[in-house]
Amino acid sequence: MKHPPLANAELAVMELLWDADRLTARQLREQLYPAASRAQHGTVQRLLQRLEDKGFVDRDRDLPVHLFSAVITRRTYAGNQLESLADKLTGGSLAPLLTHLMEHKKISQAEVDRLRTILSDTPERGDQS
Amino acid sequence: MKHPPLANAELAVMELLWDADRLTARQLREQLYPAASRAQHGTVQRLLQRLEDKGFVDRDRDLPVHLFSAVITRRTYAGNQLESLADKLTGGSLAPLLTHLMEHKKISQAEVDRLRTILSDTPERGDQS
DNA sequence: GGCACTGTACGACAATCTGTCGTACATGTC
DNA sequence: GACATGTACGACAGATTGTCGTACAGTGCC
Repeated sequence: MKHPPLANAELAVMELLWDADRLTARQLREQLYPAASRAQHGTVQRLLQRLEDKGFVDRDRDLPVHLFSAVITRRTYAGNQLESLADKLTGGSLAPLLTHLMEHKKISQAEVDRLRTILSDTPERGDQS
Repeated sequence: MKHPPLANAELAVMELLWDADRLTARQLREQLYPAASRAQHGTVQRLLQRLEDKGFVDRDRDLPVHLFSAVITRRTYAGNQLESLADKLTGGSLAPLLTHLMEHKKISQAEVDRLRTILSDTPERGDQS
């Protein structure tokens, strides 16, 4: 199954996992809810469980205290989400979007350069060398 | 107010409006629910009303039968949504999306060429010409 | 063993959003 | 007036989400 979009609280958990590689539920709770409480531990566990069900999080059960880690990278997730949105809205073509963004200066010169570099990495059809 | 994301049924209405410029509720219903019924007319009206509240649709009240039209273009909407998603996930950069698409061959050579052309139209900093 | 602590598993709930329908009311035509 | 068609909008069920509480397991300490 493909990856569904993440809600805010779920995304917050993923952000931490993306930054930290592996974390215990306790570490997550401490960052998400600085004013800790027993109840909020349950919340974090619930979120982790649902993220596991959705295939976003892997749980290392070897130790009694599980270690959680992200299954997909932030980039993969971002890429998938952006792609499916682009698919839905513009039939997958990025041209209209890029044009729009550039017309409205929503895209920096640095970004333009970066994109151009990416596009230049295509194999074959090197119409520029 | 900014434009929130559209749900499926709402998006379907917008698609029709984007293609047709101005439509009556009846015309919309005929396309959305070919097997027409009185009840579904209510559904369409409801959707239109909520779209109006959200600022997506303009309603011409001059005639007894209102004429509905899209306030923002498909491109503007697509651009905004992609932009806000990119903001949330990758700090606004489209690079991950492009990288992802190219890695997975989800993007044709023709599209690559098109994008490259668009990017080349930037003024200044022409580091390739 | 008994008890406290910390962890996991998960049922339950309120809030929200969406798609849907029904109903009330207005306006037009005959 | 009677009827058809339109708009306005309350109401509802289903799904999703964030939250909490509670049941149960493993460990350590007395």
